[in-house]
Amino acid sequence: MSSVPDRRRVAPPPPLSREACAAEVIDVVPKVMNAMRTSMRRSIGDGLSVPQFRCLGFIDRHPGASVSEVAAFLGVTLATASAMVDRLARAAYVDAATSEVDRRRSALTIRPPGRALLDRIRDGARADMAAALEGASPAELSAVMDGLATLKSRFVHG
Amino acid sequence: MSSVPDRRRVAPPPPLSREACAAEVIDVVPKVMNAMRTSMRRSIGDGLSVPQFRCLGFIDRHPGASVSEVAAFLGVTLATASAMVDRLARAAYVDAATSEVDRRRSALTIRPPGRALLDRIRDGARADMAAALEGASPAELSAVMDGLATLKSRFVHG
DNA sequence: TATTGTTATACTCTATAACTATA
DNA sequence: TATAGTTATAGAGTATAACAATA
Repeated sequence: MSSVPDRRRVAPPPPLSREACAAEVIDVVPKVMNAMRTSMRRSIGDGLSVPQFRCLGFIDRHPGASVSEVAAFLGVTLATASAMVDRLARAAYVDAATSEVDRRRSALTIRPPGRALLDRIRDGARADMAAALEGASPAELSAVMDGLATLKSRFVHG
Repeated sequence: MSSVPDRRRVAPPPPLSREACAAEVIDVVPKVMNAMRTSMRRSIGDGLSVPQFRCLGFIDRHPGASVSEVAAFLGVTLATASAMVDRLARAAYVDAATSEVDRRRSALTIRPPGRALLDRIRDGARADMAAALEGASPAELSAVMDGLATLKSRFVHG
C-alpha cells in the first residue's frame, strides 16, 4: 500500500451512502410516528389508532373495498385486517356487506359516523403536525416534501 | 389588461402550506414505519420490535440510564417503559441494577447478548432500508436527508 | 410530600395456524 | 383446488389507575 490519497487538496465528495440515509430513516421515522400516534389518540375524546385511521381512510377512498385490499394497503396479514375491520364495524364506523358478485368477498363502505370521525381526526392530526412545523421556512417545508416524495416512491408498493 | 393575472406566463407560486406538508407526513410516515417493523421482525430469527430496538439502543448509548429516561426517549409512559425494560431484562439483553446513589432509580446497562443482537438487527434493518433506496440518485438521497433533518428538528424534544 | 418505579387492568396491533365458505 | 375471510391463540405496545419504596 503505497498510495496515500492527498487529503489537503481534494475535498472528499460527501459519500452520503444509502446506509447513512437508512440510519437516519431508522432514527427519525419512529419519533415522528410517536407524535402522530399521540395526536390521533387524544384528538377530541376517543380518537383512532393510526392503523384504524389509515384503514378508515382507505375504505373512504375505496368504497366497496375488500378485506384483502385493506390488508394489502396496511401491509398486514388478512387476519389482522379482518380483526381491525370488525372493530370498526362494531363501532358503527364501517358497513361490511357481502359482495353480490363474489360471496366470499366483503364490500366495505364507510358510514356517516365513520366519516365524521375520520374528518375530525384528520383535521386534528393535520393541525398538530402543522403546529410542529410552525416557523419552518419555505425551504424547510420543501425539503420535507421532497424527502417524503422520495421515501414514498421507495416504500409504497415496493 | 389590468386586473386579470396572466396564467400563461406567471406560474402560480406553490403555496406549500404547513398543512399540506403535514398531510404528506401523515400519509408517508406510517408506510415507512411498516417497512421498518417488517424488517426488524424477520431479521435473522427472532428479532426485536421497533420500540425494543430503540430502547436497547438508548440503553447502549446511555449506560446507567433510568426507566424514566427510557420512557422520555421513547415518548411513552413510565408503566410502558417499565414493562418493556422488564421484557428485555428477562431476555438477558439488559441488566437492571438499583442505583447506588438513589435507590428508587434503576441503572440500566446493556449486556453482551443485547449488544450482539442490537448490532445484528441494526445492520439488517439498515441493509433493508438501504436496499429500498437502491438506485436512488444522490439528489434523492440528499432530499431524504434534508427532509429528515427538518422533521427531526421539529419532532425531537419539541 | 414528591419522585421512581411496579402492578393491575384493559385495550389494540400483530402474527401464525387451523378452519369455513365460496369459487 | 384455490381464494376470501374468520377464529383461536399468543405476545407486544399502550394507557390509566392504584400502589410501594425511597428521597
